[in-house]
Amino acid sequence: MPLEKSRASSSTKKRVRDAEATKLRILEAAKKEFARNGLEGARVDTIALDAKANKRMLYHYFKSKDGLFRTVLEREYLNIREEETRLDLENLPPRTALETLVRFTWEYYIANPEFITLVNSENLCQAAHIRNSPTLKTISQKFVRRIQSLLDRGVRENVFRDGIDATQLNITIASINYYYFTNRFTGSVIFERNFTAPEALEERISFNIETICRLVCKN
Amino acid sequence: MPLEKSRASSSTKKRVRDAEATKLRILEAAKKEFARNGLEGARVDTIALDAKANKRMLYHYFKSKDGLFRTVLEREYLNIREEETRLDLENLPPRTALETLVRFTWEYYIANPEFITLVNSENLCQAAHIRNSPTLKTISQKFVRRIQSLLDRGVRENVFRDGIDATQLNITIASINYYYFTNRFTGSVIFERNFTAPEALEERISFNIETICRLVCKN
DNA sequence: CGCGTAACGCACCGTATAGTTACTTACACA
DNA sequence: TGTGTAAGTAACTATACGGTGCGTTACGCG
Repeated sequence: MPLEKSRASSSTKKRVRDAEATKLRILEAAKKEFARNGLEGARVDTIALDAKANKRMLYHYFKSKDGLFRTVLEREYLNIREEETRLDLENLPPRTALETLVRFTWEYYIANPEFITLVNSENLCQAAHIRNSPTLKTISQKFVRRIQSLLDRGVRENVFRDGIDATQLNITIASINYYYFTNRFTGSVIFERNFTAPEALEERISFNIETICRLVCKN
Repeated sequence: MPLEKSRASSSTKKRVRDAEATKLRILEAAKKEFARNGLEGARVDTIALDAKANKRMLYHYFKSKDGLFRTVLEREYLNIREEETRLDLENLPPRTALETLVRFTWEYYIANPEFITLVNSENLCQAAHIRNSPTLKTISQKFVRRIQSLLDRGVRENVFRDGIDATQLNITIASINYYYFTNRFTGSVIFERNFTAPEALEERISFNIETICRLVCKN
């Protein structure tokens, strides 16, 4: 694993062999393919081709199609939580912090459309891949506690209503943002509007922020 | 199509041939299989077997796997809208009507878990099956107008805030209910609670009703 | 410099899958 | 009661799929 670190980024001569880079190319290609076609719809041949890797390598590094999916999904969860962690919620006024959180979630889904589809696939198979991932549980706990302390601070400062459950709030914030994107295709047909038009996006994020503020804030 | 109406339900002698009944068995089996495994994951052989029909019949009636999926999905959309129509929103006080609507959506998803998964599949393929279904557009328009007039009435009676968009409200109501169910598996892992336990369900529907009332109602 | 190991590639396998061909059988209507 | 037509069946096909056996090549280390 720690091999060839020295040449990896310093040499000008093109690397013919680079395990780490190959793994990453496979993971990126897999993310795209799984997100586009779902777990069952994704084709390992397509992933290998798109990654400019051999299918044999895919099985060498990730054991199976499901192993590959698990790795992709775990990385995506780690990524969103990591970016969330970087939000400076603690040093903002409670209401601003809340709005920041809602807007972050929204913008994350826009910037990472694959995330939603991957999570949908995982739920279709009843979370079989992440069920036993203690890592995920740990980082999620941390996140809920963080929101709880934001809620507490807001109550102390007399701007938030008392008694709001942090988990329920988290779920609600995710809901109103996630649903809009995951169902944008049927939504566009049913409501006869382009869900991804800039004005539509603007209108929706405003509505979502209002929904959450009215739920949490006093008056 | 109108053949054998007379014998279909009156004769005591068991029917060996019954096109309508076979179609229905296929549709029911398909709903189950598509909901459980997604569009790509579903197997036509499994559907035929479960429907106690021959695979050839499936292709005879529905042309293709996609044709079958389209039919299943359209029926599901018609069904939820039809049940919604039966809600007596017009004769209830605005706030009660709103709560009734939220609770209906929630309970519909509980009673019809397939609906959510089917819609997810349709969005994975970018609404390819329903894109050109005028029927769906028509019934959805009708529904939005109904909610708009509920909002208008609430404003007139001075219990609802002014200026709320009926479509945004519809999306939000669907969101907070839909998301909870579609992501119940990853949710149960991440938040370490059983999303489908009776107490959890009770807590969530209360929270959802509060979310919507705070969004729409004055004070 | 040579050698062992890890990266990589080709060609293949068994199976499962959507869809079809060619046929038989029940029954509504004349 | 005879018959045309639609309901129903079984066996089949071509292919695409996830996965593997086995050989080759690069390269870090001693």
